[in-house]
Amino acid sequence: MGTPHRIRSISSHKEKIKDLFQAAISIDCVVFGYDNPSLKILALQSELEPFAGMYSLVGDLVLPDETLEDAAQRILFERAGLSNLKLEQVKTFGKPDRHPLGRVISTAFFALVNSDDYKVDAEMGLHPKWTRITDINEMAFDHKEILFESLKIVRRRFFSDAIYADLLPKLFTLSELQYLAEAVLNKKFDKRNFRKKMLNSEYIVETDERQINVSHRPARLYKVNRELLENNKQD
Amino acid sequence: MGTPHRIRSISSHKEKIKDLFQAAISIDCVVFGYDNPSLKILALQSELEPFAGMYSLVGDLVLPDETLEDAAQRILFERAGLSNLKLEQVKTFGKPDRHPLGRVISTAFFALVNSDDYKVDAEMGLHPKWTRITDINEMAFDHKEILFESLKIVRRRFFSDAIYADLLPKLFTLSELQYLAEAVLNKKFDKRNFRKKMLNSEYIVETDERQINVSHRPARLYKVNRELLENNKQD
DNA sequence: GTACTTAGTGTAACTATTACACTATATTTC
DNA sequence: GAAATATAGTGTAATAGTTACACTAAGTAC
Repeated sequence: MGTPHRIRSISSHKEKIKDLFQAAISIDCVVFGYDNPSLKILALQSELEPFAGMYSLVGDLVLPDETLEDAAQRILFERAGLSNLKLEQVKTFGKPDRHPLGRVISTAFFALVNSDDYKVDAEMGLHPKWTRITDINEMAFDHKEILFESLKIVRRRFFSDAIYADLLPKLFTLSELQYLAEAVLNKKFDKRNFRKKMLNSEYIVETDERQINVSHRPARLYKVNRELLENNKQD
Repeated sequence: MGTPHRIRSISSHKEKIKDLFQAAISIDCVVFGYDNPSLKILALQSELEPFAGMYSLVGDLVLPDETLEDAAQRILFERAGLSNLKLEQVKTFGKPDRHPLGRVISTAFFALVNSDDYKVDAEMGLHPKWTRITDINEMAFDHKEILFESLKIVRRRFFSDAIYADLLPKLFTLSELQYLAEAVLNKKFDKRNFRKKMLNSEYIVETDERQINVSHRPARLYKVNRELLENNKQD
């Protein structure tokens, strides 16, 4: 309503099409890990000017015949030695000037890992390193924006989609879960209410095991009902 | 874990870069409208083989210097005469073979409009037409998948983000709101409980006006507190 | 004024959330 | 082996939100 019309004719449209096939697609992955008591992400050291030396997400260009998710899996493996992560798309960042090499739009994914299980080889190409989110001041490209968009999603879904399941070891105590929740959501919880809520959750299953080698009363260990969690992932 | 290594060296990487700048980016917009008692979307008739004649979303290729959102606004105007819609990104669809012209990845957006305010010119190029979602059996490309991903988001946020605000006229009755909710969420609500919930919502504001020209007891009209809604849109 | 049509209302049971402080059980130290 | 220490583990009352359920109110049409 109000803006002038501009309707491209079909014929000129077809001539112009080849000029439009000049873009590149990249992937950037935000890999979250929890290393008590801090939430971390896997950050590389950018080598591309003008961002050389700055933290960057794990990313690269998509090859012509790859799906976006396949590309993300390949890139995570090549750049950080990680394989088979569960990835979820965040959104696509497409400002025309966001990349120095030309028109590169980037689709972001996030993954959640238990940093005990996913060790990383710091000597690989761009020196992947688990980095506390609170220690990150600036990042290459628009990666800081991508990081915070991802974090928003993780926060929104923390309890409802049991995001904690992928950040914790297979067996964990309720206190560990509470510390994780506090780190991710940046907020304190009341111990009794937190436990009540978690014990009412169908995703949290009590085991008979307890902590060992701790110099205090050992806590009971719990696990996640992953089967139920998978089944509930419709919608 | 288990996938074979394939690490590109930096030098061969640079040679290959130009081959990677061969993709096109497209936009597809899912424009939802409510036309009592049905939820509709704005559908075009595809003209591209092998999808000619099928319903398609409002989409086109992104120009080299446009942001994704600017492209979406331009395309909505060119193809359906709509301007200044509020758009939200859904996600990006990137299967390598999803488009017959080559590697075209598509970023989807959705918009919500009151179809009274947004009339559409059915004689424009691809014959845009408000179409009941329940009447759509197949769509061009992967547009049906895009539609249902968008619908999922609309459903998840219907109450929490007051999605209904943009689908209803400025003044509406609680019954109209209930019919809309039932159409979008495909579920019946109890009249008393629905009203209780809505009247407790800080987004719904009672006015002094009532329906006119109805052949029954006229209902009170309500409006949305849009200012509050905008302010609450952080996180 | 009677029939019709949609608007509008209340209560009780249940569930989830919040605020709040003490006891229990292990190890370590002396 | 008693005391110190560290973290685990627990209950109750108030409040807020959700569900199930059926009748009266107020207009128009004839």
